[in-house]
Amino acid sequence: MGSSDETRWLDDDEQTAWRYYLRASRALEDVLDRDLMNRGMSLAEYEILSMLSEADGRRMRMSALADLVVQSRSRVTHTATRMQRRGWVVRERCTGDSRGVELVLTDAGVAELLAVAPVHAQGVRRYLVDVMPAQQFQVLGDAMRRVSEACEPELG
Amino acid sequence: MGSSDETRWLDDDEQTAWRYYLRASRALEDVLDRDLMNRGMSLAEYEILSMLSEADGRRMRMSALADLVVQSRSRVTHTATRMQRRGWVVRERCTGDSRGVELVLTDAGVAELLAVAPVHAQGVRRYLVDVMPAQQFQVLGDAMRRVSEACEPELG
DNA sequence: GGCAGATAGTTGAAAATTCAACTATTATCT
DNA sequence: AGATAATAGTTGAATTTTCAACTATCTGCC
Repeated sequence: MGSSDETRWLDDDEQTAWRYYLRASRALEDVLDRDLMNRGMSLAEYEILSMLSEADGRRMRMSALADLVVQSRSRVTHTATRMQRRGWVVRERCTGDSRGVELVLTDAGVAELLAVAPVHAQGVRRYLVDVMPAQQFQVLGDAMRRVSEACEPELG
Repeated sequence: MGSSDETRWLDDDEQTAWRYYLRASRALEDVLDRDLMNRGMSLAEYEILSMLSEADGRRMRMSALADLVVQSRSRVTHTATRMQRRGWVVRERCTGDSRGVELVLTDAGVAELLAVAPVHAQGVRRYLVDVMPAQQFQVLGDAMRRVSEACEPELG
């Protein structure tokens, strides 16, 4: 029987694919962030505003938001404070659970989001979607769904 | 002719896949980093040590290293300083080009890398490689190669 | 040779992120 | 009801990352 501390290493093909993944994911985040930063918004901020804009009443609880964008509570708190200073969001105490806080997207926040959205969409196309056949991108999406599901239990 | 400022938005399938990608890439980095952090090393540090360990003479120029791991020069400088304090690497002036600095992996650095490598390999398997059919992972690798190539020119 | 511009890397301050400790509120259990 | 534990969010300090400015060396050109 195999010893329990035996490590299953990656074979050459796997290693190559993994290296490409690591390199590309870093590079992609870099360029998307850079493009947004040129317009005065970070990718992390964009994601938060984007989620808020699609939520009911343009509002979401801090913790739900944190889970959705896979950021720590603390990080969302700090980022929200910065965005609030810029007038993109406001905080409101939750009705019903007064421990909670809802982050609400303001009209100014919507305007800001709309202003930078085309830049972002173009970047996602240019560096990701359009560099491969549509069908391959769907496979990638499916693969990443599996990954996020595998990671999920570890994050709670 | 179409107006030049017309944005090509993502369709629903593309949007879904993109959201999965974003979510999974964040989650994956989080769990891999967390697993390594439990052993006293960050993922960024691991990558640098790992690249050094495969390089000729276990040494590499700062800038080559920065390009390889897709991190800013400044970031690599700071990280290298921290790792040097821990005795994992040392700096040596380049022979031939005395502007340059080579980062050299020490024996202690190798030992540290070997100590955490199994944890890392297992994580990569558990959260990425083994959650999908081998063939799908190869497609993902190929897709990411395209992405990194698309981003490359933007990074220089 | 010597000057202009590019390249390599560092530095320290500013900004962002993490971490542990903290307050406040709600849920659970008896 | 009252005690205890769990959840939500914030806070400020420590750590990490970014950013702009800086030194030093090399390259190309006259």
